[in-house]
Amino acid sequence: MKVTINDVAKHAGVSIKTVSRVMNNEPSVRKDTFDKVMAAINELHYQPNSAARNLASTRSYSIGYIYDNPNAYYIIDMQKGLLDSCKKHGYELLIHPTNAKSPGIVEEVKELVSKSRLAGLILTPPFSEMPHIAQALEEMKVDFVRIISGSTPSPGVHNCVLIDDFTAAFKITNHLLELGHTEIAFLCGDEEHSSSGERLAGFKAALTKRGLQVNPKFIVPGHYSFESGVEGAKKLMALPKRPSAIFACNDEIAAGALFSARLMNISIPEQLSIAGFENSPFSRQTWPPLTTADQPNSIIASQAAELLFKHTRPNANKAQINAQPVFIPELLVRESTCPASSKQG
Amino acid sequence: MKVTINDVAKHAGVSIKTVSRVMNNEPSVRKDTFDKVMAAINELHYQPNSAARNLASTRSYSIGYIYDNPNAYYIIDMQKGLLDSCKKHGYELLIHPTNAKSPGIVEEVKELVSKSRLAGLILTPPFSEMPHIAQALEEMKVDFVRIISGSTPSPGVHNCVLIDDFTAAFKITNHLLELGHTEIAFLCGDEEHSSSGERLAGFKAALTKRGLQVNPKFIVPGHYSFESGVEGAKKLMALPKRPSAIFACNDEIAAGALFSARLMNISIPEQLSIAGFENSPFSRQTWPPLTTADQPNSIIASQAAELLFKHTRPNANKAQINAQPVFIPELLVRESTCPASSKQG
DNA sequence: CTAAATGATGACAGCGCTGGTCAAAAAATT
DNA sequence: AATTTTTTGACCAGCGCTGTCATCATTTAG
Repeated sequence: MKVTINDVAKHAGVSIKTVSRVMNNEPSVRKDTFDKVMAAINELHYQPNSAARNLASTRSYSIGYIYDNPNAYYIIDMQKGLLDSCKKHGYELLIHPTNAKSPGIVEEVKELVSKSRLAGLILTPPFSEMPHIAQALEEMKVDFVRIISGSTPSPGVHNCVLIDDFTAAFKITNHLLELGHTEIAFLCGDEEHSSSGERLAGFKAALTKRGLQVNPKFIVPGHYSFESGVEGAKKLMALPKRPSAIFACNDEIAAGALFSARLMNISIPEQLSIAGFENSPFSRQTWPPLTTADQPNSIIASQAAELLFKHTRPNANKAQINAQPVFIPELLVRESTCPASSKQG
Repeated sequence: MKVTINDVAKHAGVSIKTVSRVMNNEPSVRKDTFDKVMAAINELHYQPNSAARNLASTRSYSIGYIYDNPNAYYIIDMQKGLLDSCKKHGYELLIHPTNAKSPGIVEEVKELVSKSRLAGLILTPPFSEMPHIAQALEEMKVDFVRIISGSTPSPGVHNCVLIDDFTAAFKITNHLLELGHTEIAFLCGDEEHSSSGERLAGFKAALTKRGLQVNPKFIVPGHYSFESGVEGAKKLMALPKRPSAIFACNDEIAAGALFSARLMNISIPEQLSIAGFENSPFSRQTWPPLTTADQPNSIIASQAAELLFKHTRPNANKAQINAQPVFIPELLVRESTCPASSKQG
């Protein structure tokens, strides 16, 4: 049942130390010794005791995922992707949902890292965008990979996976423009999330490229919440000149806008087109289903973990580490958007 | 930064072993010694090193949560509750999302338990209702707590937390009856989930108690999915005699029914009342918001973990273990249900 | 009021592995 | 063949905690 490193050593006819060297990917192990040990490991189905490793070793074999995101589907997808990579590399995943705005958050993260002796961390917004968190982690010499909004890899920063919200938002806006809409409003997400800024920038860029003015009244600040969408749409529809389309910063806001429109007896999409962002499962389940942008969260997550493991693994090839994968969410056209008509506006 | 058992021992003026005894809830520790140690623990914010515990002890300090549930909000809530209890007791939580219908599922679970040396497992539907899983775990002598649907604690089975779906469904049905509805349909969830059966039974019981007949045509089999709700409502509305209210087995189904009604130009709740179950976040965000039943998943989860720890902990008071907490989801009235009118049906 | 029984506490070894040091053995180089 | 370089092993300490057993304190019985 329980095979120890000792058994493997005997079976392979080498010392415990050599097995340990193999397990830890240390250099200066001859090829045939390596193979011999590997054979013994496989034959005996040896699984290193992670408790012992963690205890004895300075480094650890678990990574943490810290998050504070109201979108459960996003989190579940992320966890899935992270677990896939962890399993592949023999790491453990520790999840740590918490409140990003809590005053002691830096301490909390530090404590998590030191107590659980994490080999590394995965951060998603809002944590990936909190400089004091990154700073604290750097001080602790813990590796971490951030998943952040951005389009161009920056040369200095290497531990990132980028989501190109700008381009995706550009595409969505273009979709609305192609449908003939010219009076398009934008419902912002939380200011402190850079995704909101990126999406807004993409929106503006698309308008500008068509030679259209950006109407400041059509840009409504808000939060990544249903309620914010309700409020935002209400404000927009109270304007003397209404927009014919709304681009909401995410699906929740879009759903809120939809809800709000319903309250005001505005029919969607005939009188008002609404587009969301994120492709949450419920974006298919609103009425009408939302036009949105899809991002493959599981894949993004597992890429982020792979990147992290390249750091944490001893004797890693540091040359590879500077890769900064970029993902561009894809346009997903559903029934909440339709061509602009003269009746609109 | 890292507080060890040694620090606590010194601080409390006792031996390491005594601190260990306190940590492990061992008997034969005098009250005042116990308090002294606890004070030191709290003062120093001591958190036991789980790797060391795992290594030194025959038993382990991590529990697993195996799940396969499409409802991300449910999972997140469960995780939250489990983590709370784990933190409190110094346990680690290993999450393991997987496919319950995979043919090798029993082997997969077994491997997880042995490889990760789990002290115990938490199971939610559908896993909590799979006899071969329970059997395999019993054979492995691993403790586990199941969260299942049921109203009355059964004397033999002790490792359960019960959700009284029957009573909750009874209440919801009563709500509809009190609104004057007599033609009420029921959209079932997956047959293999006992929650569906329990809810149906509660529904029937409420009707029967009012002296009403249960119309078999108004009981539509289905699944816990949006799509199923769409289909179910379509079938019901095609009947020569339509129901005036629908009780859907969960919010997703209810949302599907809502969607379907929208397609058929049936206005909710004026022409048709719809009630859901579960109080998913999106049940507030449909139009109109859904009347539903709320169950405190985080609390349920942490209770389940507490129950598990009572097993896994050495020197547990076996008398307490037979407790089978029962939770009754509460009725939450929103706008998707209204009094029956003569126009309905 | 002392002896025995019971209860509370501590000393110590060791869980399985890693990290370090150093020396011996093997291979590669001159 | 002698030297250098590389690979391997022997050994030890120790990660932070628990299990065992011996010891000390306290209660109960005689």
